[in-house]
Amino acid sequence: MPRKPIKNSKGGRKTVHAYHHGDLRRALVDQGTKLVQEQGHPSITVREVARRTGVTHTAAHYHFRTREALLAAIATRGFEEMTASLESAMRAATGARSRLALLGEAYVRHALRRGRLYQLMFSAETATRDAHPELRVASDRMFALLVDAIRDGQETGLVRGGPPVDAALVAWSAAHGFASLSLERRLMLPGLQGRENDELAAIVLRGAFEGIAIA
Amino acid sequence: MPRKPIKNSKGGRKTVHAYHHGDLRRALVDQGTKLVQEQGHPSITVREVARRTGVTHTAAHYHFRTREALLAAIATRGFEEMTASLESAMRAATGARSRLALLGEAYVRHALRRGRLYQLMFSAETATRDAHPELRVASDRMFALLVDAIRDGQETGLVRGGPPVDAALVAWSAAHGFASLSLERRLMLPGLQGRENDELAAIVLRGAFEGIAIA
DNA sequence: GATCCCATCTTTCCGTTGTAAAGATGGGCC
DNA sequence: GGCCCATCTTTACAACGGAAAGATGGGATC
Repeated sequence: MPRKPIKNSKGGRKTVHAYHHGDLRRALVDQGTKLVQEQGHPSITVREVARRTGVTHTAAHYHFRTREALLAAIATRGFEEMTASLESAMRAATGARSRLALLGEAYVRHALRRGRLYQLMFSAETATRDAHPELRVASDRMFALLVDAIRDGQETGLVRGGPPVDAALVAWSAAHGFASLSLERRLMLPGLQGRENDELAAIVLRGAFEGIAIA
Repeated sequence: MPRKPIKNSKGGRKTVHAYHHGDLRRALVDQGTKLVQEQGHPSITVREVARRTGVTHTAAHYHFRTREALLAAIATRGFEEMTASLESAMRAATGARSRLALLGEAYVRHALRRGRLYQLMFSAETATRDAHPELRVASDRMFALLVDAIRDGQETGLVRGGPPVDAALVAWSAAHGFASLSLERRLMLPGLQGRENDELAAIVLRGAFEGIAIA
């Protein structure tokens, strides 16, 4: 009776019933991601995600024991996609210098484009990610891209010496700080208001680069 | 019957009844601030704040029509206190250079000390602050401190030319980014783990300064 | 000094949420 | 062909944010 036909996105199943369709977990993360991007993670509810997926909310509860676990899964995928996006952007690089520039631009651009998803990825709730190892892995992997690019810059005499993580921390702080401020609508200030995000981002990234570059 | 005696913090009232004690609004913000610092704003509830204040939750609802309005009031006070804290720190300055340094240090130190309150102040929910003018005023006033210090730096030939807001944006992004990353527990990374926050903050602030300083 | 008004607080109520527990279902393995 | 267990549903509960209406009493008015 309850078996509602469901669009069986990824084929491979004979039946088209809601039961055991095997992709519910993925479907929930899909819909959850959409919802986060639409409304922001603080206001999304497990029940609404389940509703849009066409199942009861307790079906979601079966796959994710808590709301936080669902959010963690969404954030994890967000990190994976962002990492892929950054890697893709850097493939156009011709050297260490352009690699750093491309990485910085891509970071901010992706963060702003995925707005609310980026906010979830860096939200404090997700900070309980010690309980979600895969989230930590995905997040660490992204930071590793940064450190690698910095190391490259050091080896070609572009970036100052010292531990690469130190310079990476400076650049990351600036990029993340700018993205956060922009997403939190904190740039509606006299002197900043009305200016293009790209222009402001370029200013911050240039400042960050000169802060870690060889004088 | 219901009139519970209440500790009448700020004197000036004859009666000690819960009714009309005239400080409920302030008391709610007080308790709310405490709660935010203890648990973080995502998990605080209007009802718990009211409970700790010794009134029903609808009494809180009378003073703050929505939960968001209560959070906005808490954030507003947070900005005011932070502004005062920064001003106080800068009073020890001997020149434009030390003023900038003191401001940067004080900013990060205060942000980390007030942790969860700082997160509320910069949360996206609070970004509906167009609906809360006093919050916007308090937040803008704090940013003005930054711009002023930068302008001073420019006039004494310490900071590069151009619009002061541009350099302020670079510094702010770095400081806010570092504080956010630290508070979101994002610095638990190989190469950063175990190092003192003060040390890392100094690295970021130095980088930000050299990114806007005269070459 | 009695009376009335209205800001303030309480009582009651509603729909929604997250989570738990127990029951139904049916695909895949023996 | 029949059983088992992963998967989904039904049912239930306490807590939440918010609305509406009722109670209370301090201060203004006379």
